[in-house]
Amino acid sequence: MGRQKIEIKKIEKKNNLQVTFSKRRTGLFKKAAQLGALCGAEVAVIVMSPAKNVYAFGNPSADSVIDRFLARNSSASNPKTTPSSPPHDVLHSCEAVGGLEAVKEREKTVEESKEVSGGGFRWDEPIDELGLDELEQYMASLEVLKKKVRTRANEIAMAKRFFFEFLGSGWNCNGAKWSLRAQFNKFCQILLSVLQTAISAREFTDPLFFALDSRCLVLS
Amino acid sequence: MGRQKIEIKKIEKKNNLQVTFSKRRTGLFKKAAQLGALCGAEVAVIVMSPAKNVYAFGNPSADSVIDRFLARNSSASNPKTTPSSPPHDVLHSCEAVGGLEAVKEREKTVEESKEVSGGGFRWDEPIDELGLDELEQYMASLEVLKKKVRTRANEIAMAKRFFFEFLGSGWNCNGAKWSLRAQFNKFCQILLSVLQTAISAREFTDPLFFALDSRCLVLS
DNA sequence: AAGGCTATTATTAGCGT
DNA sequence: TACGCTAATAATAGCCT
Repeated sequence: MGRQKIEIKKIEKKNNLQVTFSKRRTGLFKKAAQLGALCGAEVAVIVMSPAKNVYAFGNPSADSVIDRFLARNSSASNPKTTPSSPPHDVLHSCEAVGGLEAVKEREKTVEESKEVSGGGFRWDEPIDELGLDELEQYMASLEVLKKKVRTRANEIAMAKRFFFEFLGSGWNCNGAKWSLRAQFNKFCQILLSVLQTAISAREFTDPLFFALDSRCLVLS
Repeated sequence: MGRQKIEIKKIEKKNNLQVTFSKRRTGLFKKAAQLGALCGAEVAVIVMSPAKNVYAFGNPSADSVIDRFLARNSSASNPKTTPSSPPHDVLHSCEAVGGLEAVKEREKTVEESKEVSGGGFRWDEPIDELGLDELEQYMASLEVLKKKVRTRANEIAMAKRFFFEFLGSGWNCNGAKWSLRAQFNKFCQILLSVLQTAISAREFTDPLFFALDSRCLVLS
């Protein structure tokens, strides 16, 4: 939304990147402030530049919002986390499994798909202009995309099935208090794993969402 | 920036507030995602609605960014900050000047919503201390939660089934170019609807996520 | 780098369904 | 309730200083 439209992908020219980062960061903070003012919401925004400078916005303060977000850490001995510390209990164990490994796997797949597709494909170019080779590449890209989505959908489906099984199993609340507590714990555990899946699903889908939205499939 | 200009102050009409909150929250997250994509920045956004539902966006993940944010500030004495601003030195921090009025207004709204929902239930209180009536309330709350999650899961399941049907239908790419384009369009359309579902699913689950994680179930 | 200036694009307020 | 629409406002890309 400036003198000309730009693609939502990493800006190459260092100078432009710096300017855009500054301007858009300001814009983001402004939007956050407006959301807070209009809706009485508490908002925290943290931005780390590629050079690892940290910028934060908070209403009423970044820390207060983050504190509440991280309330789960309160039981852990020291909330001041070291860079490598894994302080989240149930949650983080999920992330360790579904998070890092999955991300690396994803990056690997992305690298492969890049090789296959020879870089992003512009879907808004007239398809009639493409030669046979390009058409084949085009199809290959689609297949890669299809596979990715199918994989993720399968994960969601599996988590869901597991969760439904639990839902159908009833509560067996025969008044025994320990049973109630145990059931709730189990419920939490399963729910968390489902949510975790949904979240990584979203992290996966967001780039796609953008890509499709801007009519330009970027496979990275 | 709509049909008419609005002042940036708390929206009075509850219905408008809800709609605006939802739309602008989405917009904020989109801006954050764009900043991350364009500039290779790490971004985390946390939003708490007046009713204390929590929504989060993170690139690569809210937690990772927050961890690094806290690590940066680990020199600060007390992580449990008061509403009055905490000192960030190296950090470029930008706090909204909302003041007491805004905070009180927010707390009022929260109180109201608590009343509506019959009061949040603190799950970390020793369950053995509860009387029979309270236990019944406890179970009722669990049932409500269960129902909400089941509803959402059903929606996901339906979207998924629709999507799988399409995936299973094959591509029929007999070389006809128009067919290819049409198929891609269809693919995009369906994919988008699935992603939309996933996204709203996340919006729903995040409050739950937060609630369960912080051991305090807020049913509104 | 940082700030100001538009032509453009992007977001969204109020409705309608 | 939660979407889709669109006139209207808001953000910003590229320039210039």
